[in-house]
Amino acid sequence: MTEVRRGRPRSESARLAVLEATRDLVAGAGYDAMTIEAIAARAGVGRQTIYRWWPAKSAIVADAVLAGHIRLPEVTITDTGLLAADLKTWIDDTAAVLADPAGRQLVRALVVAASEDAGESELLYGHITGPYHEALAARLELGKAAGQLAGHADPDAIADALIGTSLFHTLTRQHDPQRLARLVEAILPAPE
Amino acid sequence: MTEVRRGRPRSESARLAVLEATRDLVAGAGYDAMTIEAIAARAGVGRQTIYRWWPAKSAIVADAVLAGHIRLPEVTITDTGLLAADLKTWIDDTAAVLADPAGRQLVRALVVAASEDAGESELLYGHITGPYHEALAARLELGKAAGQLAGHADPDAIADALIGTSLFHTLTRQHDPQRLARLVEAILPAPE
Amino acid sequence: MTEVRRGRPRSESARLAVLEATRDLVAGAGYDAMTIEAIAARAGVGRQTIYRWWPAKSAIVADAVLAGHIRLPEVTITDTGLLAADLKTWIDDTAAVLADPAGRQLVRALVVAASEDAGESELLYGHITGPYHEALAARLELGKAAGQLAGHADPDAIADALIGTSLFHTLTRQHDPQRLARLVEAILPAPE
Amino acid sequence: MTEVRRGRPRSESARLAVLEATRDLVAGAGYDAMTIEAIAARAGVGRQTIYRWWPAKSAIVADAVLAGHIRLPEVTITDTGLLAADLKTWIDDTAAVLADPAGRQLVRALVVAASEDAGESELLYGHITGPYHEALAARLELGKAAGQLAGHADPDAIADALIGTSLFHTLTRQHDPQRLARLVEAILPAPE
DNA sequence: GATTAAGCGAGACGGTACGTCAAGTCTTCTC
DNA sequence: GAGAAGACTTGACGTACCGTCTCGCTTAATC
Repeated sequence: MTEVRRGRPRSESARLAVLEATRDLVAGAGYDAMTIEAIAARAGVGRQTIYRWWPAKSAIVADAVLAGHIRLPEVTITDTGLLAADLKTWIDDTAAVLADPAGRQLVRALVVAASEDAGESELLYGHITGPYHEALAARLELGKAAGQLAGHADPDAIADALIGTSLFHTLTRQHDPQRLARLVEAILPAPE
Repeated sequence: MTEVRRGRPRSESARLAVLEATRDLVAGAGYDAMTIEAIAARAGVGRQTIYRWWPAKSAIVADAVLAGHIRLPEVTITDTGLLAADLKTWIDDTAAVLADPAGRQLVRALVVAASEDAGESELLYGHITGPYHEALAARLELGKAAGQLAGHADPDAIADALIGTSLFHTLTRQHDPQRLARLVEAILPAPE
Repeated sequence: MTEVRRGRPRSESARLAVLEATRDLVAGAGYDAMTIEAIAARAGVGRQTIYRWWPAKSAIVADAVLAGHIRLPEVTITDTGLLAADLKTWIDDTAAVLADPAGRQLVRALVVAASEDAGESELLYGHITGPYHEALAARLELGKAAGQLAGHADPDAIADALIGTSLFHTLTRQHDPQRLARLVEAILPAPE
Repeated sequence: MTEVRRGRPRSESARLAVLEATRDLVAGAGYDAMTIEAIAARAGVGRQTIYRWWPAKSAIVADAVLAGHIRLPEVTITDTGLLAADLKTWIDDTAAVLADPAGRQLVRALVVAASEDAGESELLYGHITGPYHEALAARLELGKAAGQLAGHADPDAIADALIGTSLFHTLTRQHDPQRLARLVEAILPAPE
């Protein structure tokens, strides 16, 4: 029962060009400094084509994120059997990503984009922080089963805190993985 | 020794009018939608007067924060002798502040302002989150002394995590004090 | 051969509205007091549209003159067969035009516009004083052929002098057609 | 019965500095491009001092002209006994003055200043063109007495025409002394 | 000699217009 | 009918000057 489309179909190449131009510009100048005019110019696309398909600048960014053109580097969490060591590794890996100015720039741009657009906000955060959360929570759950985490500790809450605190440090431009490591120490049972 | 002041002195009333207009507009329309033109108009001030004293929109906001015209409601932490209960109260109080749309709007505006201006960023966060951090860390230290917090737990790291996670929830528009409460449970020793 | 026109074509109505608004304002407040902002407002046109097509205020005035929106009233010179009488009539007619405050205002505005813009200057004067010059010189030539003007007298030089002197009187705000008439008497052979 | 002046008397040096700065700037950038701010800066004078003593930019220029700080080079007319030759010399000398770009610039600036200010206009023209007019008219009168000019010719009208036509040529940026010479030929009796 | 009154340079004030940039819309031709 | 191009109105940008105002500092005449 799909409606019959008449006329020229949407150009996939234009769509891709816009998303890629957005990816490049957002990482370059930042979200605020990026103009729709510049996106159109870099994509070699008419301005109207953008306005036809996206309602706002934040929506283009959101689309680029959902379509996978904008993505933060993956940070996998290892499973050596030792939760404390694995979390320490995760913290270091995350810190490495956020040590890169381009990484921090991207994080800030996404935060600004999301804060501008209530509708896209949850979708955006879900897509960006979701994978980090899933992986962390799963590893914590395993550690809990292995008795390396107190029984009353909530893996979701802890994953949230690790991500939230990382974000907080990025936004405040404090790059201090030690502090995050000390949070983990406070959460894990004291080594005897 | 003091330099001789020449020319008409800066108008304190104009300065105040600008900061108050900024406070009103940032809470109203948000940071991005606020224009310098609108600030000048609402303050009854010439546009040039703003450009003479502040280099950018973010600097006006920063100044308004530092001068105390823009401030988040104070959240004091009680000391009933029971750390767990006091933290629970703090979480609820903080959640109440962030439940108010104006409070969330203000937080997002400040995050955007800070992310636009590397220079002011630390100053800004220090002024806004600093008091929360001090109070929290002090209470945690007391609790630690009272044996209600593990000896190896770092009050600063925990305070950071509570604030960072609150901010994260605000930005992602997840208003869920329960999750924060569960973080506290994970950090505090299990109640017997 | 003609280049392919792409994009939306220039709006003829906007062009006309600008030239007409310029005509009205130049005759009203004068050249200096006329702002581009006011032209745009009166024409109901975006300011950018003016800047897109004209490089300067003087160019708009020049364009309005060349396009015939700004014009001095025509002064035709009669041919009754008597050169002296015809010149006298011309002087009176010209004086009548310059007796009107709007006419003098317009002359001064055009002089200021032309003096601001070396490039347009000749074009402008040619368009404004040209017709006066042609008509006068032609009539003088006829009179010369009829023996009413000395054989060595140069019609072009005399036409120039009549126009130049009229302009001089207008600029100096001396409105004295008699003096111009006496110039003609000095040029024509003494009546016997 | 002059009123007794109290307080600090007007600074003559400031007055002179303003007039000289005006002279320099008017010859440099032209009347329109000259700002009161620039006059004050170049004169090393407070802006208020200018506003205290002169009501408008045109009044400063007028004052500078009247006080002799701005003046066109003098053109004297010789008396060799031959009117035709003397007028030819005058035309050449005048043309030389107007051949200098600075001279033309100054003439245009004064015309614009005068056209802006109805009140000062006559005073200004009187001071600038007056001396030229007096000298020319006197020489023409002598020539007339010597029979080198028709008896019905009006020296004032002719002087006016020579000056007016010179001005006209300057404003239209036609620098053509020949044409002025031909006007003289038309006025003087044909050489036999 | 102290006081008073005005002029002085300096520079901030509320404004207006400048010329530019980008927003989002509209109108043309081309694919 | 989508797309590239580019003109349209709108409105904010940051700057330059406007003419006014307020500082502290002269510089006289008056007390």
